[in-house]
Amino acid sequence: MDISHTEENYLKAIFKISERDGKPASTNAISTEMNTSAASVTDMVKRLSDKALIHYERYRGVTLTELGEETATHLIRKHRLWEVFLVDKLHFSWDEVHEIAEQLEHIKSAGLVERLDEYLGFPKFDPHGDPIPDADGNFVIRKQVLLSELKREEQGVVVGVQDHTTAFLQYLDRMELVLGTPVKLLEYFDYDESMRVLINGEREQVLSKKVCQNLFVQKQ
Amino acid sequence: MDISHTEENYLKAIFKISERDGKPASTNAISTEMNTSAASVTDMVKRLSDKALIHYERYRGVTLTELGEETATHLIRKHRLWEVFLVDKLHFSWDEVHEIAEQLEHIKSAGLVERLDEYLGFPKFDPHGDPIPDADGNFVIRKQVLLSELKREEQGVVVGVQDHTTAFLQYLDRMELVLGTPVKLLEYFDYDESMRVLINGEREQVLSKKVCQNLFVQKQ
DNA sequence: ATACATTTTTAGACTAACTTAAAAAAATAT
DNA sequence: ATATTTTTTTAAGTTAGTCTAAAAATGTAT
Ligand SMILES: [Mn+2]
Ligand SMILES: [Mn+2]
Ligand SMILES: [Mn+2]
Ligand SMILES: [Mn+2]
Repeated sequence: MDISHTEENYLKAIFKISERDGKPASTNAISTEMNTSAASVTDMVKRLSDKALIHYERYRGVTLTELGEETATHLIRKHRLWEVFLVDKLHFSWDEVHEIAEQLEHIKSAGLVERLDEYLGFPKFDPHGDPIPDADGNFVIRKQVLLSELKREEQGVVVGVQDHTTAFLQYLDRMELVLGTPVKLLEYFDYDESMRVLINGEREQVLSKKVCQNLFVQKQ
Repeated sequence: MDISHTEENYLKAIFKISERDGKPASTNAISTEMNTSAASVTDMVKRLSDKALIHYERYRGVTLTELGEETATHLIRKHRLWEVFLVDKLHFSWDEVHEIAEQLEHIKSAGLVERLDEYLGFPKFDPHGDPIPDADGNFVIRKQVLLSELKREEQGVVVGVQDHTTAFLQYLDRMELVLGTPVKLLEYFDYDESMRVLINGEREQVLSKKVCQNLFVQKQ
């Protein structure tokens, strides 16, 4: 009993939603995430339940079973390792790799992921700063906060993004706010919740509320 | 109008059959190659024809249009480049890569193939000695003959295989008849059409008719 | 407690890709 | 030239995944 491309994408969506919301994934949440109708979700959810990949009770939302969670985690592992490959080896930029990895994550092969992992030097984070689960599905948890949560004069280093859109990633490239860049909060403006920050110890810049709420930093 | 995974595999099959047989691919030939029923082929062939990928006339077999041939060639390019990646970079052996490349060839991305090609150093042949078409679909044609076509005392170097099965590839590994190995025909036995050859200038070995008819060499 | 709004499910229908069985066309043999 | 065999197509049906529209269940507000 193997799992289709489509089923795999649903599992990942359910994993993502449950993690974000801390509760069972609703039909509507899944349909939004997957860009399908609610009716399609109900349909798929029955099939995933038959395959023991999720727990499903009518009108009550769904949660992943252990098998479902393993599958989802393994997919995330593959997705993020392929992203590292595309950026580190093929020199794609971080805003170009998601769509390709979305396809590559579905490649089925016994040894491929492990060999890829070794080839890449067992990276712990992907190009967007997201942790790469190990072969057993364990994530490294990093102590990180949103840039918007920094206090005046606090320092941090950019370690990840919450928003993965091309628009945001390209904006960050433009601002030279790539992963690893040190930032220090100089001033907070109550008016529009924007912040004046010192980037890389050398350049001052005002960043909007939206930007600050989508950038993860590790306090120094 | 984009082409599905399945349609792509049919195009490759049609390309392969036409090349091998030098005539339009019959419904039965395609169904054998694709492991589907003849009825499924008729069905698919209509769709491919609607998409202007093949020329199809009932009961007359099919040939690729220019668009169809371009698509097939591009797929072969991707398949073989991925095989090189798997062997050269991830250290898979040549009998393990076909199935994985069969999936990887369907990844859709604007720049991926070209970057992969560059990353691999623009290889001209895949791990089985098959030529890799360039971005315009042009193959390098190599002057090669079957080992069985060598005359007594003639020398050659192993450059490819006709049979791509795991069984044959592993047999060749066992015999140390990998690509690049020099072979010299010492003796031909009429009785069973087997041959005694000198491998790598140092070891004599009798090879069966079947082996000799599936191994390509370049005369020296 | 009832009415209204929202969410979810069901019903019915579509497409791509597949199947088997029967019919039709083409190829081969007598 | 006719009969037989082989190949191909058509017909009818299945499954995965999708949709819209309607019905049912759940949640919220007065
Ligand atoms: Mn995906
Ligand atoms: Mn990522
Ligand atoms: Mn394929
Ligand atoms: Mn090959």
